[in-house]
Amino acid sequence: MARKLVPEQHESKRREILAAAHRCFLRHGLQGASVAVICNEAGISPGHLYHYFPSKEAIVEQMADDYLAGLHAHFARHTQGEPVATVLLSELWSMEGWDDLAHCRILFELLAEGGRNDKIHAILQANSEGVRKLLAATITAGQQRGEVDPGLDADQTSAVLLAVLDAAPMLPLMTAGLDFESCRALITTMVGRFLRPQ
Amino acid sequence: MARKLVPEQHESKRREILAAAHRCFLRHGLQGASVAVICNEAGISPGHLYHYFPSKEAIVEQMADDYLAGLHAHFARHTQGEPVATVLLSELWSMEGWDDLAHCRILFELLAEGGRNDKIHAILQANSEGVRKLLAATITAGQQRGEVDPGLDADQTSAVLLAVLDAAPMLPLMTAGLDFESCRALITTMVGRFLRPQ
Amino acid sequence: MARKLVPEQHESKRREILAAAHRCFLRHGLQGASVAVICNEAGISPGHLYHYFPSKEAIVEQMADDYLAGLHAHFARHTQGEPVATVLLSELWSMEGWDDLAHCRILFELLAEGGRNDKIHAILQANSEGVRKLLAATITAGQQRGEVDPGLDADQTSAVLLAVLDAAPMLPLMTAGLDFESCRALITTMVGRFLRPQ
Amino acid sequence: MARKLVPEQHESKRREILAAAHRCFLRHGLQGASVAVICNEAGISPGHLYHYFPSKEAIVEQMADDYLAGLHAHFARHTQGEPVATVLLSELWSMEGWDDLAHCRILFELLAEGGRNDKIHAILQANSEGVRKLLAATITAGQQRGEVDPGLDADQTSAVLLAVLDAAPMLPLMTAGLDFESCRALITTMVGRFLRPQ
DNA sequence: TATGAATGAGGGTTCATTCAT
DNA sequence: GATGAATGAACCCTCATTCAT
Repeated sequence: MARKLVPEQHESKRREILAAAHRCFLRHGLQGASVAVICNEAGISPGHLYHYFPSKEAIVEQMADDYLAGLHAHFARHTQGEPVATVLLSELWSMEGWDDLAHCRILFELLAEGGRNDKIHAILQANSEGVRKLLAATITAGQQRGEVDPGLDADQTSAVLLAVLDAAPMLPLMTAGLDFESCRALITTMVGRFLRPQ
Repeated sequence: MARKLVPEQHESKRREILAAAHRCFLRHGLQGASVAVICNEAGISPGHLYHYFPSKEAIVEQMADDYLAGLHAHFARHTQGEPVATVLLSELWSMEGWDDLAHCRILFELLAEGGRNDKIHAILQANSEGVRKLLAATITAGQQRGEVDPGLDADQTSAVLLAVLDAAPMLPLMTAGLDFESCRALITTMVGRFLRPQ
Repeated sequence: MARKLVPEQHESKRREILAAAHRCFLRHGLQGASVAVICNEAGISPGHLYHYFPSKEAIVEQMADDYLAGLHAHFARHTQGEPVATVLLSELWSMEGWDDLAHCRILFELLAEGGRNDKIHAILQANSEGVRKLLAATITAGQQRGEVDPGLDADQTSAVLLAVLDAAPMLPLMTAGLDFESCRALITTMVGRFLRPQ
Repeated sequence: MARKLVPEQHESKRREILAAAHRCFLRHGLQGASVAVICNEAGISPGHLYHYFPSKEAIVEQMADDYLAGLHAHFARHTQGEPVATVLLSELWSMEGWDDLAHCRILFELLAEGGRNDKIHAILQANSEGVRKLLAATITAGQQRGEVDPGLDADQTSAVLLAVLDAAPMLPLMTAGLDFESCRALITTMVGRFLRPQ
């Protein structure tokens, strides 16, 4: 019985390390966060990290997958029977446990890294594809209910909307002194006008 | 006159190095591209680089500024007296000398770096602000000509549109097998529906 | 009696670990074989190894002693009343449970290590001395029987012959495509001509 | 002209480092000698070593090749027109710049390493083959002059003799209190009796 | 007996940068 | 202007070993 707890402890330590790594990646970047810094943040010795992960690379990949799956999971929770535009936009600004800036920065790290690292690229695509299909299904359902312009291709439209959602975190980075809440409302408006039957 | 050429040679060498650095940053990331690799790509010795730039940091900053100013310049050329949506979207897919993927990757590097590096953040904001103001002016002009919904706040709308433009390069990274041309048309449609008077 | 089995189990586990260590030393070298790899090969946990041996060093020493004692034991079995050359050469190529290359490699590891590690050096000398004395006795007996040149010093001759025997495994390492059987016969010839009364 | 010296300086520094590495390998073993120790012995900083060698592995390989080529070169100098046994044995104990123990230890390191490292194995074989062919030619010449038993196969005999030569350094390692000079004479006797016409 | 979590020093290697030439 | 030798801190990772369970 005490025995049975061991794998759970192992898993929970893994998660602690991933969380620590995540914080470090935000502070220093995927490449800039050293194993030493991550271990320090996680409160473990440098060697011990390798009892939980085979390499720093593996940590990055797991973190990427977990982070993106988190987005996915959150989004999936809201897709049942809600008006289309609301659902689409609920994802971005209501993720729990993440402040907006954190969200945006890790995503941009992953987009940058995904451009030159095949594994990250694959993780990015796999997770995006998951959300995108939910989005496409939501759009198709909206079209059947007459809420969405039937002339829009669900696959392409979902891809574009996904990009729009993920672009929102750029706003505070690029433009200072912006009222994020107003911009959020504006994006909601834009998506609403885009989707509604003409 | 021979004298006068020397500073020009200096400047032209600087540009060569920046171009080499840019290629390396695309291949390895801002942090992953080492000074040695950059010098190799530029065909100069490691020590010599420091006759042109005081540090690697300075190279990154100059490259960021040049790259974003390039976007700015390109965009500025097209803003006079053209229909609004055309203007807005001309930037993205017609940049000369850059293939789309390259474009997107450096931008994401900069967004990621900008989240934790104040100088890069400032460069990002300064350049974005330049483009955004052009955009806002275009929108205001459009509103006066009756082409654009007068209810939209020009400042916020321009910021959102800028984010949408910069989000487009995400598409091929996140979704495989996408027809980029169709998505481009879809974005044009979205922006058109967003802006037009209701 | 159940009690009495425990120390035997302990001893048998020790031998298993030594055998595993031996395989690892062949694969990676004395220094290159890590405790982790040895434990893995032996199927035990890293901590548990230290219930059987106080250190990796101790494993190396015990393995060296066992290995060399194995040579000794094998050789000792054949020294009674047989023709000298036969005795001398029986050792090398008929050792059971060892293929020739394995044999040579561990020996060379030990010779290399013995040059800078006093304990290994002592083990090497002690075991060699054991075999050498048997060899010297065989030679002296041969001299008394008139089979061996009485002008040869038994001590020095035995040392030289021991070196010759241990050198044989070099052959396949240094020369490719060699007929080992023919070389073995050639060494027999050499030793025969060396020892016989002139 | 000062320019032309640079590559020579580079080469001379390489040799210094190789010599330092060689001393360290003798003290600590091929695997046991750390890059830090080698750099310390060579009087350079840890990073600087990599301006001269791409890896520690490359240092080992170059050292192996140089060392074995040194044996080769020395031996080649003595093969013309001298009595066979003298030639064969001149190599071992008269090498300049090497004390006997050093000689033996590096050789055993290489034999051990050669058993599990293909590159070292190849270097070992290539160099041995060089010496062995000289030896075979010497034997054939001796057979034609009637100094050597015509019944001996030159290729196999040369291989066996090479092993015997390289085995000599084992003597002081395995047997304490041995008179090396007497053993040397004994080996000369053995080889002489082996080769002479029967 | 047996585990595997934990350590921290040290492994080989790369880094941005400096400086004599 | 231009080189590349030189630095030493820091990189990711592995090591032999200890200890609570």
